[in-house]
Amino acid sequence: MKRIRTRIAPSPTGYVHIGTLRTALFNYFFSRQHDGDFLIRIEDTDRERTVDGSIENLLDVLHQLGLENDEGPVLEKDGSITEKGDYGPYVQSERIEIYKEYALKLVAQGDAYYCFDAKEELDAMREAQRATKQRVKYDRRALKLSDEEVRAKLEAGEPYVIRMKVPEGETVVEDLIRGNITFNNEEVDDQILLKSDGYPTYHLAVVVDDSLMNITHVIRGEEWVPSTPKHVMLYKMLGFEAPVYAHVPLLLNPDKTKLSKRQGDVSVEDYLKKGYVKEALVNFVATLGFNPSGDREIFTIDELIDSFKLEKVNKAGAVLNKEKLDWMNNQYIRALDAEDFIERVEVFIGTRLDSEIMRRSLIIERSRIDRLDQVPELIEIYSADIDYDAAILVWKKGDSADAMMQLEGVKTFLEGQGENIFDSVESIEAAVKGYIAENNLQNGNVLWPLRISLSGREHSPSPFELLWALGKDEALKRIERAMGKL
RNA sequence: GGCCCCAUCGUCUAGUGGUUAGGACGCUAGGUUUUCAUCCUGGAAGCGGGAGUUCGAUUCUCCCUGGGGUCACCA
Repeated sequence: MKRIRTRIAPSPTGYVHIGTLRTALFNYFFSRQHDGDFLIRIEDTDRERTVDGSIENLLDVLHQLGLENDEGPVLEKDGSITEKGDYGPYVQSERIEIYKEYALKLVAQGDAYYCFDAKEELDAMREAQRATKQRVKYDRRALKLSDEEVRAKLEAGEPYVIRMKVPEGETVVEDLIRGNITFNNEEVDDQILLKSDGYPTYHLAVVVDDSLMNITHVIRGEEWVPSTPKHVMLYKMLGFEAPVYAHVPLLLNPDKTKLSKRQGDVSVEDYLKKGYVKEALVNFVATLGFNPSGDREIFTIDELIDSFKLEKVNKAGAVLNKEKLDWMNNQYIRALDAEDFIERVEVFIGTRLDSEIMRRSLIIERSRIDRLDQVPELIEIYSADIDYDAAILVWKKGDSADAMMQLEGVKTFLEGQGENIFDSVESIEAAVKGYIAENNLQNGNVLWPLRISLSGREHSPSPFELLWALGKDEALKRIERAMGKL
């Protein structure tokens, strides 16, 4: 049995697209499940579009999400990039000699040919084809050149490209998700394999690399389906065995078009920056187009690895449901271990949290946030002297005098209590409720002004939670301040 | 436009030749509650259309419609 090897090959565009993440996840799940290898290859054959720092960023993001590759580039602690694996280099720009060798081999076999056409000529050709409603594809004008002419042009140093010579017939793409897709070769263009700058196009590079790197399964986005017959042909021409294909559906904008920037966040970094936790992001993105079971929503990454099945991946594209992501993130945030949660929040607050009040406030506010970046605003009331209108201290069923009286009563009561009732929300609640009951008071009359005095807000956590977070001293201070306002 | 792909609530999805078509987000009506959040209980909301196969189609086939992808010396 062949060792399963999958790869992702993102081009260095500066950020990690959320769709790239999903493809990465599927590749990762599949390889892990089969105890195979998951590799990363850098496709930087387009020198104009390569953005500096992209590789570092990609590796950093994947690392943050817990996805480690078995082979390919590695981001070292000092920020430099090294490589691991026996099939390197894993950066295509360092492999151009290899591609050239294969391109030349194809020419020698008669499966590819030289072209010396100027860009303008090609544009004119296509325009003419469009105007006459013909198929837009290379018309093979270069094939009219004699061997001597070609040799002469090469010797004269004329710039050239090498195109594959698509044979007649039809090509079948076998896809694990979609089944067999048949293409008439007449529809397939004589794709440029080697560009005039000496770099290969994606099509040549991907076939050569996947072959040389023993990739067994190519799991990639659906946008690649139309060019897959080219790849299948190249494998055949080169005498390589083609991998198994699985084209996953696209991630969509709310208007159903291919997910793009300008219609919201598309980069994983953006989501991370907003405080979506990695587990939620992985869970959410992975279950877009794939579902281990119908009536569960929350899955750990290990469960996803175990249950992943390419055959079960949906064929239709999926729109990102932001509200659901928020909900899921909230679920994960609330389930986080308290210390873990605080640690993750510190990044968003920008400081270490050593005060007990802050730590307790975070634990309380947890159920109230969808994203970690909402924390700073929510915890303001615990750290600052919140200004508020004295009028809100008055309970709807009471009046100003009553509010004053209740605060006075609670204050006296709390002063008489030991620190130990502040050990937990429950013990405080029991104590305060006991006080209310013993004195035949109404919850609202006591709790409303108490809560406002502690939070300064009409909407806030319960007074018990606030008391627990603030502690006896701060709580009494705030109650006194409220009484002063009345 | 050519080629290719796709089609279950608004969205993500489960599902079957016979189901009251299930779940989740969101929405909504209540309940719990001092407020908010949580939590609990309900509700509205879906098989795009037309033929065919069949005793019976959401499910299988075909057509239509709709949506999407792709047609570069970009990936």
